[in-house]
Amino acid sequence: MLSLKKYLTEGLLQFTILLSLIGVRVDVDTYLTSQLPPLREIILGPSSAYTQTQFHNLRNTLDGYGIHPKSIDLDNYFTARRLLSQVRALDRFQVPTTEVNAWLVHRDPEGSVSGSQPSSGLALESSSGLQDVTGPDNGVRESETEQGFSEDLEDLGAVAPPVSGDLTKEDIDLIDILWRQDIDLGAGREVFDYSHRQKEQDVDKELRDGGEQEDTWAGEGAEALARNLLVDGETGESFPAQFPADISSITEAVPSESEPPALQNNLLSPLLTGTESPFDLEQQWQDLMSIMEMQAMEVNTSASEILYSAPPGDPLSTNYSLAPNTPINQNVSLHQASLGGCSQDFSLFSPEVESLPVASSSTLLPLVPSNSTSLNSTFGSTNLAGLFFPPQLNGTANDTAGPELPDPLGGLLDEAMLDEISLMDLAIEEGFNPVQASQLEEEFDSDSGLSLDSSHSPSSLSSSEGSSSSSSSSSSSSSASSSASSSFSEEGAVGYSSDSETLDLEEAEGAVGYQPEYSKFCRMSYQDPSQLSCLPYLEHVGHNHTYNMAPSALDSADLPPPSTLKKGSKEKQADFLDKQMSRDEHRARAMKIPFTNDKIINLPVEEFNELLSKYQLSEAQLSLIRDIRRRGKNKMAAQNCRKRKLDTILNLERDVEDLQRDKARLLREKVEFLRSLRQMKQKVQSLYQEVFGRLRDENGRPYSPSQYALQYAGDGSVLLIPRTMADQQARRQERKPKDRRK
DNA sequence: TCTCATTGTCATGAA
DNA sequence: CATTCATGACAATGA
Repeated sequence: MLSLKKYLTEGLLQFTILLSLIGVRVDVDTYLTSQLPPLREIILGPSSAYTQTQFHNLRNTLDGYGIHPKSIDLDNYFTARRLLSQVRALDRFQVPTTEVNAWLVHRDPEGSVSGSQPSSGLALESSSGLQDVTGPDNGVRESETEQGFSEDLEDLGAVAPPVSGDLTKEDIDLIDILWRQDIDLGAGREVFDYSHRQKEQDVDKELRDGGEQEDTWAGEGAEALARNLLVDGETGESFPAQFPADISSITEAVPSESEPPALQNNLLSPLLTGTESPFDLEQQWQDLMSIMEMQAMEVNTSASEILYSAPPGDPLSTNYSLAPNTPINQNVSLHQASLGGCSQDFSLFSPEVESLPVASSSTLLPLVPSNSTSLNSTFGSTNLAGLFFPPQLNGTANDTAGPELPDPLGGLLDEAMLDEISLMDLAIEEGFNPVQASQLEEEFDSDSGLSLDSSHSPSSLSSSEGSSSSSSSSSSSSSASSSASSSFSEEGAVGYSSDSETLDLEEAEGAVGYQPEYSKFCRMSYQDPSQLSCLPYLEHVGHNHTYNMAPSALDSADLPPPSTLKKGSKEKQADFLDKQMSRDEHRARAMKIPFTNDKIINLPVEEFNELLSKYQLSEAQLSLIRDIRRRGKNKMAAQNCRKRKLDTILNLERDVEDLQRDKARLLREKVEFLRSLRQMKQKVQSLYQEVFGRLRDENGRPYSPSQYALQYAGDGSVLLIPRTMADQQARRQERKPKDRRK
């Protein structure tokens, strides 16, 4: 019983998950079907964009839960926006997830609550306010990232926001993770934030609609503290650190404002040539480059000045640790950049939000110092920097790349990505644990868990039973079940094979129909003890179903034959049988029906009519017989129906598990691709640097990376061109793909 | 006594 | 049209 119950609930939950996963499944298929595509996605991001879109859609629906009629329009609106942004950001590299998350959180309050109330923005200006805002965000994000990662990975990537705590949300979070990865590969921070914001906005709206918003908002302030705590050790640090580093590197590379994009382009182009050629990803790379450019541009617009002032490639540790000493600008750079991006994103989102950016932007500067402090206090800046930025990497980024060769890819992706990826891996591996057992068992058990065929279930059951029996030593039950299953597979006559002459037979038959299910439960539950428990229960069940059996018990005198003989005629048995007799049997006996209910029910129509013709039966008797037949058939039908239902649920559960497995596997593969991609990027960058560094002008002087860049031409040649030109070209290229996609 | 799960039964629609 | 089956809904029963 308990096992059953548990199983059902479990199954339902997973079923829910499955539903949520349905959207994902498509992605999985794409992944599975096309081998190259994944990599392509990674680099290009177009497919990832699709997935993202789907994810978003899914998320929308999911977030919507019971979508409010009110939110529908907004949803569509946001979806459109989102799609646009996604298209834009197809190939951008991921922004530090932490940052993004923080923004998301931050955004919500602004968009929803403060959106109408600029005052909140003012509050942010105060140091405390800033902590509340950013701190909570970071905290949430970090908590999500860490816990979320671990959990996600455990659950196959669910980074469920604690707020709702729904399975669907977890799923969504998983999707987010995937998405993030996509973003890492090709999507820009903006996109990421944007999407998250949208999500959050949606969620927030829902919450608001539900009336929870107040709680959440109010709670956020309180939660912020807790979140801050979480933030300290969090990986979140790394992300912000990376971002500033990246920016700084860009600034170094490009003293002039417009430079950074050009550099990126240049960098990317070589990448394309070197790495892409094998994959024919040149176009993709260009897209990515263009996106990068866009990103850089945006950053520049928001906080370009500050960024430039910032020291090149400073890890967060330096920035934040030095924050008090160093000019605010440096500290600010990160936050401002992020904030700027947020503001922009907001503008994209909705008119309501658009008003916010202004306030936020104004508030941003004041916030910065507070942020730095908060960050310092909250984060072990140095530690984080060390963790996330291996000294070697830092050195390379700063020294080799220096100002000239900011490696957008390497900078953002490599470090943060690696860390994140490693986390992902760990999480994934750990994530398997919960499902692992079941999955493994399933893998051994049956490869084709996806088939919904009901007929399949009996066989699988029998097999499963066999396995279970071995473990639980329920040989008798297993044997009975196997026989039962075989008969059951034949459907119609499952429990009522023939005339039902003996109790034993009856019991066996009774068990037949049900045992499979229970055995299945046992198997599904993956608990050996449950299997043991199953046996007694099965027996019980079997007894219940004996109603079909014809004669017995008290009235056995009337219908004596087999039952009495077999039983040995004991009072107990009589009582027992009497109890076992179904109402129809009692009625039949009362009406002196000359044949067994089994026959009445199971005989083919022809034989049944024949049988009726043999006896002179009254109208009442005939009516009763017909009722008995009808009820009996309906009873079996009901049993079959329920069994089918159960099988469906079980199969769905299996499907969910399979999908989860696939998902986890795909995540791992993705991580692998990311790793390889990162390595390729590094190689390309190093090559680029080497080549560029060896170039000399007519005077024998090296070219300034800020003024010149290597451009990869379509014909495979590499050109040294002024940055301005490179920048323009990059923009052009960037637009093309966008237009195309649009 | 109440709740829950299981099972049987009925009504209904489809084949 | 009769029969059978499937299934949702309800009732009866037992734990």
